[in-house]
Amino acid sequence: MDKDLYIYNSLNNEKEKFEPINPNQVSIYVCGPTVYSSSHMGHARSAIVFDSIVRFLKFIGYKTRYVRNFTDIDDKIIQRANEEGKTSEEISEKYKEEYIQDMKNLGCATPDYQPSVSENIPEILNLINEILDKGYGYEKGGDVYFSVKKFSRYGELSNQSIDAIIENTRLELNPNKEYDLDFALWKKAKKNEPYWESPWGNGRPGWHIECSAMSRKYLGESFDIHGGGRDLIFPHHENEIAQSECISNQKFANYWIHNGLININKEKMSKSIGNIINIKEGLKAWNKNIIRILFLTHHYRTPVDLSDKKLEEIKKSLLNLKKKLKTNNATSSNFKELWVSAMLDDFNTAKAFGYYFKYINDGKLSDKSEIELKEFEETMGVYGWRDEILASDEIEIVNKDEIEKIILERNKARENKEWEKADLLREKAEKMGIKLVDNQNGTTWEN
RNA sequence: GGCGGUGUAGCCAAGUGGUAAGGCGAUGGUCUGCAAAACCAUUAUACCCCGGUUCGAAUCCGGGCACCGCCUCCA
Repeated sequence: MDKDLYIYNSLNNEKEKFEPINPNQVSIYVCGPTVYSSSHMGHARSAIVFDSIVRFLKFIGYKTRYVRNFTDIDDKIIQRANEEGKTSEEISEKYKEEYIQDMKNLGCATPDYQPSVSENIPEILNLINEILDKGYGYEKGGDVYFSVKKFSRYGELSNQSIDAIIENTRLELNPNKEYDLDFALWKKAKKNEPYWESPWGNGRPGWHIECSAMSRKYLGESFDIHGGGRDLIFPHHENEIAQSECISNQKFANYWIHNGLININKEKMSKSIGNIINIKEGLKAWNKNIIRILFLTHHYRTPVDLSDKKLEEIKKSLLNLKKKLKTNNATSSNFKELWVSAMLDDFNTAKAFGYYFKYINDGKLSDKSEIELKEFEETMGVYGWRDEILASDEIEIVNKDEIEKIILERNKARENKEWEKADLLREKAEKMGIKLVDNQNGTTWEN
């Protein structure tokens, strides 16, 4: 690596030079889904963003240790299980598998570790015990809470004072809490809820503690990059920091990367609006590379508006590129240098893709510029788009004989300058989903 | 109200001090019976508004305006 990587760090809202704890290795933890329903395009974006980041880190020579968790114990899972008359485990397993399949279908590389909360209960209990030992938490009525006031840096990530938070937060009324901002490390099991045994009675982990426990297990008490959607900044990531740093007295994560969220037709994607698009639905309508490229042609921190119009535009631009790649003869350029420098500047995939389009359009890249194309496409995870881009909507096989007949008939009409008849025949073919194209070598067709 | 973000051509979107990447669309031309495709060319004297700093600002500072997100579960 002869150049430096800069990353916008949400901790201080500044772009910083990236210096990993170990010179040649990067440890990265990304918050994965709570598996209580099918994953949606927001999950897709996050996964694609961090997939390209990890790919690039590898590309510039780092070894990476990439962890993405499953939150498979949670109130919403329990609720869903009750609604469907199933066990929580059945629900979480189902959606975990779905998620793994969705990620594969999106072309995202599998993280090195994908731990689940349910598989890390001992680690979580240990951590809660340590927090209690150090005096940062308390048990009350079978629940265990984190004492926010004891952690002086609380609010560092979201850049708010405790007073400001308390003033502005819609607080859950809970008589067990000593202070309204305190949050649960362990929740006592209610009747018919799944539970694990603990020193404080039967219960389950609170939301937040799992990420502290699992990141510590797989990456240590201090690691390089922590990622997730920007909606997780408060309270989730704030609470993770408190839980972890009160024990370790070290910086939990050195760099925080938060990806922007998704809008659907300029409206926030949300349950209440009812405009959630699942990954499966998205992939049914659009080739994975079109989806990836839509996300990667936006900077990872800005919101992305998802619409058929946008995806259609990306598709068209790719089809144009594809044609140009075939006819160009270029073999070398400074393309690599440019896109690498774009990526070194806070993973600017949008800029990198700008060069990609420009260079192909200018005839400086072709199918023959294999190394440069391959390196770029593999880093973006879009390798193979040239072959796949049309696969998503190929029309059923048409009757070739019929078409040949139409072409012959039409060409005869054209020879006789019977233009009206010729146009009618072209329209007829169009109705069959076939486009007739006259070129120097005669008439060809495509669907 | 607190915190954060955004405002760049018809639409989308890069650009964090040196004179506006890229995509889609549009327009003109070549080609064509006409189209389509392809190819060539054109497409923001200008970056929400007003001030300021600077030789120089979309970029920095101050003040507005507008929109959005988080603050409740969320990627």
